[in-house]
Amino acid sequence: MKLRAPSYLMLGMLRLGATSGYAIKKATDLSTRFFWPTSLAQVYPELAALEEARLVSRADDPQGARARSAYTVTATGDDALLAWLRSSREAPSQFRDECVLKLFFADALPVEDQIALLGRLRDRAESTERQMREEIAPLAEAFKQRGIHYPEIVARLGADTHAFVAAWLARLEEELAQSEGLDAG
Amino acid sequence: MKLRAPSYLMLGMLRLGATSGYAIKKATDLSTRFFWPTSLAQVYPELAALEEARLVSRADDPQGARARSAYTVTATGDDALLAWLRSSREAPSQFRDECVLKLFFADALPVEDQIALLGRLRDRAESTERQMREEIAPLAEAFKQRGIHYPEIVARLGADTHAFVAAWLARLEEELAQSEGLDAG
DNA sequence: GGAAGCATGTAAAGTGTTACATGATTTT
DNA sequence: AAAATCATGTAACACTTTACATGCTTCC
Repeated sequence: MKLRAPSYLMLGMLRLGATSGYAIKKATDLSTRFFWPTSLAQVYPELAALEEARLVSRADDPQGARARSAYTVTATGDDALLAWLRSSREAPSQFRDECVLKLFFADALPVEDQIALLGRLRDRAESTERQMREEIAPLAEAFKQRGIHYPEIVARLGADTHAFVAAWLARLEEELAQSEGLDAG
Repeated sequence: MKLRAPSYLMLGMLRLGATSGYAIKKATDLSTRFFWPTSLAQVYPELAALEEARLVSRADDPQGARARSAYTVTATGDDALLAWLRSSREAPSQFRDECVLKLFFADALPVEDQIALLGRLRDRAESTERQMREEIAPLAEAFKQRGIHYPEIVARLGADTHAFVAAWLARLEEELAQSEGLDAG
């Protein structure tokens, strides 16, 4: 079995305490979704493959009449996760943002529309910042007790970065508004 | 024809002066690749579709015995581009970074490996910053003459943001190194 | 009793990249 | 003369998401 980043996402989430596929998906939606989203259609087949490769083991864990599978990371799985964390070969980081693409071509717009576009970009940055701060707060508290610090650190890095971007855009908006004011006056 | 972001990338690049599919690809590699990369296998079919939809028109533009197609944006195409730039419906921004995912799970590593990982992340941020500043410099000069400012603005936003991230990570590295020093001493 | 959430999975569709294929021209 | 670049396109592959399908449980 060829392990890729999504495989390690499963292993890592199991290690942090999620036990079922459903729980892993919920956990990623609250934490990694900003830099590594996933879907249930990925989680279940991935867990099945990891089980066949003996990197995780599955146990029945029914909740009343509702079936549930509880997965745990095997010693082999743990080694694989650690080796991945230490290795320096990563898939190239990828970023795609339609809003930024619009900004790239924004010279085609009149200044008022340029300002509106910048405002949308800033709103989005601010909203992402808020989400990152809000969503991590309850998690961070629970993790701290167990000596887990990095989810909170990553969330803070993301939030601080988006705050920086929002401020940068706000400065540019002001400059534009001023130059427009000069044109009008 | 259903227009998506890659369609507007073609229209926008044609508008900025690229005429052939090959030239569009080269232009994106120098500018939009950080927030909207593309490949020749996308460019050529997209241009063909845009031509069939009459948003661009094609003309033979041979270079000696080497065939070349020169595309120009039609009035309809220009309207479509402007409408897209003004509209506020964007595909959700997506970001995927294996390095950040590792950082999220970094509690599983000993402190020295945590520091190494942070160092790799910072190196990458610094290198991206450098690339953005270097690659935009010659473009910005040429664009400025024609009243085109946003490619340079977007590049500066990207470079400044990566510089911010690098500094953030450097601070964290220092803190970690200090706390490790205390443990040892 | 209905909506939302828990829980698992598959199939189809969408989106993108790499590799393949070809050939002219320019640079070293 | 070989390598790099210009130029166009297709086919195969990889990866991911959305939609479909099913059924239990809890909350309102």
